[in-house]
Amino acid sequence: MMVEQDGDLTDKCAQVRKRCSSTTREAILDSAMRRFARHGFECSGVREIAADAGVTAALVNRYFGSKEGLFAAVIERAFDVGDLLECDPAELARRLAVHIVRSRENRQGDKPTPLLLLLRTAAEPGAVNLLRQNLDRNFVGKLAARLEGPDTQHRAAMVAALMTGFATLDQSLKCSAIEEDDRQRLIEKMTGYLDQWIRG
Amino acid sequence: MMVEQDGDLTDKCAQVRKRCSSTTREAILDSAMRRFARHGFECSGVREIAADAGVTAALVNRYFGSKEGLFAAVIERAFDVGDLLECDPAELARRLAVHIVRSRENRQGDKPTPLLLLLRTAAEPGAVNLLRQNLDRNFVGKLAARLEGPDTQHRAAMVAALMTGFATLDQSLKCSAIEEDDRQRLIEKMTGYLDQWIRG
DNA sequence: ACAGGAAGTCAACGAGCGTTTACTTCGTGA
DNA sequence: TCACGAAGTAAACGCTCGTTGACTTCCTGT
Repeated sequence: MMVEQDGDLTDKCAQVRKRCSSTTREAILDSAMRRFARHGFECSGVREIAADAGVTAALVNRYFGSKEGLFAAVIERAFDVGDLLECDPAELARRLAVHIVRSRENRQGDKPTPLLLLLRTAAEPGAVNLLRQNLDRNFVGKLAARLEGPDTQHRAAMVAALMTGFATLDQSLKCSAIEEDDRQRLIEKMTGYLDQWIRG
Repeated sequence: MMVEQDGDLTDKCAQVRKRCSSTTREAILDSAMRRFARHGFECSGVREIAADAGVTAALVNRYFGSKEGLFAAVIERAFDVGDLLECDPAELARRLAVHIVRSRENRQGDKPTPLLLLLRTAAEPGAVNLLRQNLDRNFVGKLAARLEGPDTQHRAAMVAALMTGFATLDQSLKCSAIEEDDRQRLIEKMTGYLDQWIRG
């Protein structure tokens, strides 16, 4: 019941890839990222993840100990926002808006699914604790540190809330009112919304 | 692994409840609502749901055909926002803010879990289509109809996005920056945020 | 009071899951 | 070159899940 047909997510290099643990590890992390972001933790089977990476399920457990261990590794990598927040505060809102809106374009692309998609797993008992810690530490905390004025923690949390909610409605629920907008218009609007909290 | 201990959700009336299909149906819907909202669709077992309602799993399928049928019935009931939106537009923002913030208080209470918690299931393949339709029809659509000015659909969607994101961070991820605020302060802030979109 | 039908139970099924063990295949340093 | 350890596979285990069909229990209209 309710099967969702995926495209061919199989790593094209898998057929010719040499035996190399680090490369394979990365391939597994990539396909796990895509699966978890698309279907959540519970709905992603290790067999599917492994198949996407061109290996078998047994190898996933060999490298990551368990499915939960794999998820932890994915989260750790995904919440590394890199230099996303490192810019002029005046540019921050636009940068975040581009980041969250642009992700719509990657829906069928082969690029790794963006950070916010991982919030799809926010309901799942095994995932929520890992997510919470990483969100606090790697996003809200870092963003708050770059804000000025009062209530930086709270404002940063609200930025995360808006981004989360937007991503949910846009990418998961595919809310029609959002879907009808074009990309540039969405970026403009989101920039304005986010800026209100960033400025304070 | 990762078992989450629930309180005793069992319907206390179950032991003495007379045999009555409609009453039992409602009891099943109630416990299903709580389970789905807390753990999502895939992580909620029909055996647990049935046990909470004081019956067996077989009866759930008897009444609702399947687990998916049960979910559809829950969604249908949950997205009936009733008269939530029917008020002076100037009061709308506060009303929605109270609705979404107040739900924190019910976390361990015995009241039915509020509407927005259902968005926890937004990642699950079998749930997302049902959710999308009901969200568009019963919330965004109705809210947009009550707004004035341009872009009513889009602004209504943004209200839903903020509420969704806030609910996710607050009730699912339990983001610390939000959790530290007290209830009244949160309501004030959310009212302001929501009002910006409602006014246009 | 009692038959009949509705309400509810019980036990088992088949499928899918994560995981493990024993095995095979490959890359590479001496 | 070739043996040895790393990389990867195959198959099965135990468990849980949703679902089903035959069964029992209770309420109710006559």
